[in-house]
Amino acid sequence: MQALPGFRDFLPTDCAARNYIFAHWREVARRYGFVEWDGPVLEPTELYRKKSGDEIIGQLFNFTDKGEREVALRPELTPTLARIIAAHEREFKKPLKWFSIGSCFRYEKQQRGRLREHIQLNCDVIGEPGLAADIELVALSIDILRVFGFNEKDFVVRISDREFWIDFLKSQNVPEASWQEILQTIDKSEREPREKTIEKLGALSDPVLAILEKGGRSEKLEKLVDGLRARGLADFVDVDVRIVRGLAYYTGIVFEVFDRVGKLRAVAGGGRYDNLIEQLSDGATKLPAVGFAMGDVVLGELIKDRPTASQKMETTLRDESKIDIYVVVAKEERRADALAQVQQLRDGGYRVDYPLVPEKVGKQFQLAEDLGATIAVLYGDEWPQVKVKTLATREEKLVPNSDLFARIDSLLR
RNA sequence: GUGGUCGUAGCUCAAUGGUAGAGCUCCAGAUUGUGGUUCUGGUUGUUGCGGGUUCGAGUCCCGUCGGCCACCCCA
Repeated sequence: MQALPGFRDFLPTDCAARNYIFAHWREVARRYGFVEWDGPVLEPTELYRKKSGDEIIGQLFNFTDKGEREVALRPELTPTLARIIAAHEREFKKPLKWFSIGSCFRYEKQQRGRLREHIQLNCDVIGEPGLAADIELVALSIDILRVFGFNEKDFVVRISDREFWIDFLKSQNVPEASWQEILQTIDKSEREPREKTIEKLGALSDPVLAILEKGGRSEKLEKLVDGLRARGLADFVDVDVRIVRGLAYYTGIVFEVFDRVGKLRAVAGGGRYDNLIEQLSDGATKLPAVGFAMGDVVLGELIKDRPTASQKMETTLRDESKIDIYVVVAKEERRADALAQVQQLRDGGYRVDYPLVPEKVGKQFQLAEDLGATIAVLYGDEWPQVKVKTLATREEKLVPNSDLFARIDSLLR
């Protein structure tokens, strides 16, 4: 028996790596004043139908439950957030700065960097229509990557604006019904042959391709970059109107984060969705919002790919897995005395381990070494004195067991 | 979902159609209370699974499951 395709087992090493990512996500989100929320993994399929676009529906991990309800494992966190906000918005002062870390699912053939279950960080600012919120979120996404040890040579945030394209489509008198399709064609233009894009765009192909080649000009996007420049983060971003993003609910600024080499999938992506909360509340609540999501899988691959980031992670994980003290039971008749002090040391907050069954002293020291213990405390013939040994220097000192805490404290402080 | 490719010990990989192996890991030892090295010994396989061809299949053929890559799509 093994895990289902696209689902992962997390052995202790994997779990440590995952928690390393979570810890950094939380730390930076809190630096920015965001608070954490959570929601159900399973939602009514209806929550995603018509809100996110057809593409996402086709890849939902959905089924009918025993109560004949149509349900879906959440493919992303934003609809759940919008649903919660629509129901509880009066309980909070605006703007809300919320983040969440949770598993998301999709039913499709897995590939590198894309599994059926992955974990996303989602950060959103709700209730603030101004560009300041967009800038804050882009800055947050940059700072999150920076704490992992990445710099402007490792990744880039490509920023665009759907309003720029909407204005363009209006100026070309394109009927609103076909906007979504044209936006998707622009989104795909990078990955598709030029001829196919031209064919799809028809009469619009000349002006659109001209914009794609020369780059679009937008006062809003320039202001956004100015805002990031004021924070010293301008080198991390490129204005790039080719970015549109697949989800239907985006209404303004959209952005995606890529590795500079361009080998991996997008590390993060997001944008403004000013109508989604209104849609999900049937018009009862209208709140502008902007947010982004970052997945653990691609991020993990990027960390492995960059020596600076991977070494930083390795060092952290090695230090965190270490124990402080290994208790060596050299004489079994001292085991009870040793365990009494193990308990006290653990109560004192130290990480302490010892052999559950009688072992040779040599083997116990080997275990102490393997577990990364800083010091070993030996219980044997010297009782009521114990030997306290600093493993790195091999220095040993005999102390009365009543002085153990003072000795440990001076060594580990 | 479509196509290509691969699947041998816990891991990394060997084995012209002729008895399934190595390294690492793991476990146990190297005179009775001291660790990173070294040495010795040991465990582990229905060769992913199921059929077929053959005197004989890890090897060839078909199917199936799983991994990877591309397409699709990308939250």
